[in-house]
Amino acid sequence: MDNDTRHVYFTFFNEIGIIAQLSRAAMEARLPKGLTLPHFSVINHLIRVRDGQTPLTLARAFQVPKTTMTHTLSGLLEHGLVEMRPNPKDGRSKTVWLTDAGRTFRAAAIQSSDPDIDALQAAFPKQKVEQMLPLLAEIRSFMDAYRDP
Amino acid sequence: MDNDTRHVYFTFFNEIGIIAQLSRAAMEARLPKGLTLPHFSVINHLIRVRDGQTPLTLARAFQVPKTTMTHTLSGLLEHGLVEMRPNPKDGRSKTVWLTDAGRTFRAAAIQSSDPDIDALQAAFPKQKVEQMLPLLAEIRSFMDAYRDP
DNA sequence: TGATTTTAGTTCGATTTCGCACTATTTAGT
DNA sequence: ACTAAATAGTGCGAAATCGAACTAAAATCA
Repeated sequence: MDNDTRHVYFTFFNEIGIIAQLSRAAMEARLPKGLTLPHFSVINHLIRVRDGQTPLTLARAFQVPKTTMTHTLSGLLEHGLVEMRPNPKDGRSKTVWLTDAGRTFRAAAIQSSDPDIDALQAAFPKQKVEQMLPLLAEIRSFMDAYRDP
Repeated sequence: MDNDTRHVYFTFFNEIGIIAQLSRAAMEARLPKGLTLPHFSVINHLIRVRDGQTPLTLARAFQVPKTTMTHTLSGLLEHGLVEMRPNPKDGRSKTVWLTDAGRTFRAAAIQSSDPDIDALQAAFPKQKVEQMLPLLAEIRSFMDAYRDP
């Protein structure tokens, strides 16, 4: 493989990694003490996608190991942002449900990020960012399918 | 702020975060035991940008805390991939220099990723990815400047 | 139907990440 | 020139992340 090709893809992932680092730091600076981006992301996911998901589907959605998700969920439990119930479809499994505190937390977190989103939008208008989304989603989906089982 | 706007930017960062997670896992699966993406990234940076940088500039480049970079560098030292020398311009500081082993490691790591890059390129041709780079670099640069000191 | 294989979530321990605090050095202000 | 403030890198401890191993339940196979 030629070095120019490698450079393009390595640069892409390098930028992605740094933006991920920066956005995580920015988001976490706005969250209440003890709550991190993974906490927010799970709550947001339960609202946007579907409440009552299993730990495994959540771990898969975020591409983290099961144990990482177990840890994240236990943090959410401690803060009373979710509750866990048995999974009626699978005796080994549980389902994760939002509490009112969870919904309130998410609304506050999003609102607290408004200044950051405002600043970002001033420099990168919504349409510009939005036009990247399909390709990013495709890349993410491709890599998700590509990874080892 | 309207929810549609929020959704665009939150979705963008969500995709970024997951792609970062996936690419990190893929890369680390190819690296020798004990070496992680941050190790590779520092070596790659020293080659692509400039050898002999200070821990602080490296931490800034990757948007990680100084202590994280200290830890990463100590791993590189242990593996003999870099060496540290005093910084002639600043008595508090050091400079990080590649060893031959470091250069060899980087070349091997890049080559070992070729199958992954091949697969990715088949689905997302180089030009398509390359056209995203300027905007990603701008977003990264903007967020870098925007963050608290 | 029973045996075998696979799997969901957790425990455990190791590693990585990160904030706080520190020392020695540098920079900025008077 | 001297003092005060800021800073580079590190030690320390806590939290987050992650792989290995495990148990109980589900899925698959004969």
